[in-house]
Amino acid sequence: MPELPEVETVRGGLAPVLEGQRLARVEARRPDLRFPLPPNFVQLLTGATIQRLERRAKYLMARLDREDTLVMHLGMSGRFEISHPQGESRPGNFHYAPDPNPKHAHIVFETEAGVRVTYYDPRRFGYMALLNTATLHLHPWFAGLGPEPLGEAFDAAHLKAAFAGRKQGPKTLLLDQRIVAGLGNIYVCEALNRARISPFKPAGGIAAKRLPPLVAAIKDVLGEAIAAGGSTLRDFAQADGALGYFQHRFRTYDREGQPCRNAGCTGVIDRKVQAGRSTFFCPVCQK
DNA sequence: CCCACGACCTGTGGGC
DNA sequence: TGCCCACAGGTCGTGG
Repeated sequence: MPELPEVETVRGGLAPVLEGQRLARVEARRPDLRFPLPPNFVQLLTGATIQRLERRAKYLMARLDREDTLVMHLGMSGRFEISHPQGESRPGNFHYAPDPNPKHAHIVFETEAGVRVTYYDPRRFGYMALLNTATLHLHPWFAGLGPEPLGEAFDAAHLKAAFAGRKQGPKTLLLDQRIVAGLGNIYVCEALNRARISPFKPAGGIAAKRLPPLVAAIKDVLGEAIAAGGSTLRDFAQADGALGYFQHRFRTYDREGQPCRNAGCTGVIDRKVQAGRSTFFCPVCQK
């Protein structure tokens, strides 16, 4: 999925065509994604105006001019495509995502301005719900979330407390959305490599002085990825269809057998399965 | 709390 | 060319 930078890129791509717009037509082409869609999903959304599009962790949230908020999670393979009434108008000047398979076009939103936003999700790990805005923060999806990694609340002191006494590696803990909300497999690997910290070292044993650089590495890599427009792999594209470029700057992810890109390091990127996920790391400089 | 594993679902890429 | 297997950005649950 889309990790935080990709979701943020999608938010930025959809906001101009959805914010302040009234939904003239909504279509659910199947009754469920990962979970069943709420009953009356289509009826409740039709005629609603999206006031603002926001992001929390990896969730996209469309605040409506009514009591509910449309909450969307893109799972592993969720993707939006915007089609403009005037025909082709994808901005950008480089590559485009391949045409999505219409078989996986599950949800269609059409604004009164005639812009169509289609949600595609081949694997259907994504989900949507309508949740009461006033109590959104109490919902299980949100109540336990840790701080935003780009926010001020995410700092070395927070990590120190979260890591204290833990034997799991920082890789596993940084993927835990209760500790910090929005990181995924790619950016955790990237941040640990930048900070030259082993993914496997028991987190409780990481020296306190190494935490500020780790926090900085996380913020840096996320910031750079957002600036580059995300890191499209095979299923993700910016909301307008243009591909993100950050993938070209990966230092570890999917680079097994290739040289470590850290300054002065002659190591070779290795891959190990950790907690069921691939961890890419440099065994030489990450200690 | 930790870990290992499987589940959800479909597609893709590599090896043979 | 085709077949089979491993693996994919995320969560969620179980059992030891």
